[in-house]
Amino acid sequence: MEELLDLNKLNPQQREAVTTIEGPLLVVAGAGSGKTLVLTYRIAYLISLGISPSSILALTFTNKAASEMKERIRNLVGKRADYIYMGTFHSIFARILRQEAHLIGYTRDYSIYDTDESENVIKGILKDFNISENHFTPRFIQGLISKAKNKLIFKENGLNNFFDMYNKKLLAIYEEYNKRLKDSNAMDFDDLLIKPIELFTVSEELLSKYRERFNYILVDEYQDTNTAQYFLLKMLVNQNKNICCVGDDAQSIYKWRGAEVRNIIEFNKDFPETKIIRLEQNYRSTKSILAVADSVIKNNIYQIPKTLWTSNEQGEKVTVTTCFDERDEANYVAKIVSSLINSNKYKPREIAILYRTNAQSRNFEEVFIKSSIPYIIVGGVEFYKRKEVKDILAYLKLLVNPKDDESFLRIVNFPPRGIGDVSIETLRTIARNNEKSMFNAIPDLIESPNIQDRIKKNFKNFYEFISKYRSLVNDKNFYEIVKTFIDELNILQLYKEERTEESNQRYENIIQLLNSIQEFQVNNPESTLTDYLSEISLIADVDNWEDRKNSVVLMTLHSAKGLEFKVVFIVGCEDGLLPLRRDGDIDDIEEERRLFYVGCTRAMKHLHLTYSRNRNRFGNSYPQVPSRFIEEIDKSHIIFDSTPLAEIYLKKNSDLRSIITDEYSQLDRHENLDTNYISKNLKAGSIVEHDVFGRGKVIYLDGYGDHQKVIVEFKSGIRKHLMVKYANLKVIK
DNA sequence: GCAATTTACTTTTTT
DNA sequence: AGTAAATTGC
Repeated sequence: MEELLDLNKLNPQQREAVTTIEGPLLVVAGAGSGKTLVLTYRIAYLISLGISPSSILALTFTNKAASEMKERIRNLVGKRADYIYMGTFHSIFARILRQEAHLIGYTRDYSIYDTDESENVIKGILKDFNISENHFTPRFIQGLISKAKNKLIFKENGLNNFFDMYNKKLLAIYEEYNKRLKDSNAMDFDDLLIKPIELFTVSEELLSKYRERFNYILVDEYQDTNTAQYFLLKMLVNQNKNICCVGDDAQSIYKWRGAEVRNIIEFNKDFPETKIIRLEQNYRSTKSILAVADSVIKNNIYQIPKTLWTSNEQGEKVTVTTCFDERDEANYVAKIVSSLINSNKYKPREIAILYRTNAQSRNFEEVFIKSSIPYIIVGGVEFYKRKEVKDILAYLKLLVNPKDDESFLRIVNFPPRGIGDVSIETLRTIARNNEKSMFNAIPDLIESPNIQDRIKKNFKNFYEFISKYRSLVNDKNFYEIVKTFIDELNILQLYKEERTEESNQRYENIIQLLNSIQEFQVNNPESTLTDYLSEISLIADVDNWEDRKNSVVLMTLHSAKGLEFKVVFIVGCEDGLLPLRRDGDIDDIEEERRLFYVGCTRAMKHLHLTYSRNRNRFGNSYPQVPSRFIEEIDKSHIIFDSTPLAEIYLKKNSDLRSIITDEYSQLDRHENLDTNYISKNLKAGSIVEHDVFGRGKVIYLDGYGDHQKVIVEFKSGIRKHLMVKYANLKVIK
């Protein structure tokens, strides 16, 4: 049913943002100010003026945001909405790349490598280059390469300098990495943004085509775009400069991923005639919630000054609850949630638990199961990142892209088929000599002399098995083929026979994956297996979360961006956790504060903040201090509370043990800590010897027992953080 | 080459 | 505390 496009529903600023369709426009939209409404109305308005939907390019941050927006626009303008180019930067440009990949030396069936796969490529390079992983972990290098790419730093403009700050070998690693990806016909996430730039540079004609087509460009969550995305936008904007960016610098929480708030602030430098519209009326939250959020965010120095206000009711004060530890915290939250649900005040889906790190979800999960509260965890170990799912996907990727060495390596001997490390190395050498991918080099191996027949046979079986299905995957009816393929793989049988809880789960996950393939085929009858693989490589977990599943939502503060809930709990408001401290330092306090701000402004009616006095990390309990953000809150809008357990802890520390022991027997461990390690004579300044790194000097000592840590500066000049328990240090002096 | 056992490492946040 | 990686024994 179509709803009417009624501009009178909008306030004057919103209306202006909707109807200003010519020229560059920047909408600085505060939290809850109707940003999504403006974007949907704006697009619907464009279409109602007779503008072709296919000339509109709308870029969002998550696929979920895109599909929701499309749905809402469909309600306003009907089926025409289907022709809008709407999606995330990554998915839109992945699609364009599929069509034009041949221009830059890829095929349309290129693989997309996620962070893990990129890391594996780097691991392989380090091994071949004989570089120890001790100096730089593959993850660190992956991060640097990603940063270089999304900041558009290439060889021509200072890549050498960028890497030299760390290590001279990095440039060589970087080049080898790109070579290997290209040889594998694969792109990483950042390539999906910089390869289009390459494409448009190679083919002026192609660029003109898309510039002409996308006469109206809209960008959501503009504060979280990076340099590469910005550059792409500038390339695509045509002489009409119809570009509309919507964002809020106070909600920029992806700087660590290369997002440049500068893109907002300098927008009107690149587009001098930019019109700026501010949306400052909040329609979401109560006055109390807004006041709390505002009192915290105003401690940030770097921000565009703005006043967010609301005509909503004052509402109840925000509660701040002290808990004893993370289990007590989870119990407390579960109790409140139960009463909210049982009194029919709120439905489960209207309640969210937000935390800084995924690891925090576990305690809540346990308690929610016990209390029979329906819940759903967004993120954590994501479905598509699970081993069994990735295994199947690796098979499928290899089917469509036989050059994909990463996928090949993942599954060549899983399930086991007698192809071990030695056989793989033999094949790798042949592949290299013949300049082929590993899969494509199997026939060469079979032709080679001096290789055992047994090994040749194992490879031959594998090669024939894959080849049999390779010819079939371009079929539009790929689901049936994939199903037959998996039957022949016999992997479901394998998990079924194992009969453990874990294998049952894996079995279920593969079934679920098959269902998702079937669903995709039904919804996209014209698509191929490649399209399916492309789509799932780019989905975030938030995208998958269906809120119709009436459950309490547990997720990270990052995932909560763009969402709203009647009741919000922000848990773990402790210094070191929120803001998060890492390696002894808080990376960027202002970004952490914005994250806290994002969390607070998700709440419509009630906001609860909790923190624990003690928190377990890696098995040991540590005392905690409340978050500095709690100190920063205007106290007239909050009420402090504490759980009974925390109460006891505060008042009578001495009686604590007898009360707590029943419930938390692990607390006693502090008394029984094993002090057999060399810790007694280890102190700052000690000279120690390490099996691998040799002699060094202890410059910092922290913690005790199992968890004692040292920082040692070794002769070679490198500093290492070591766990005393594992480091096996000999004290020399 | 494979399974079982032991050891190492983890907690940012995600397209 | 829980999980992935590495090592050992067969």
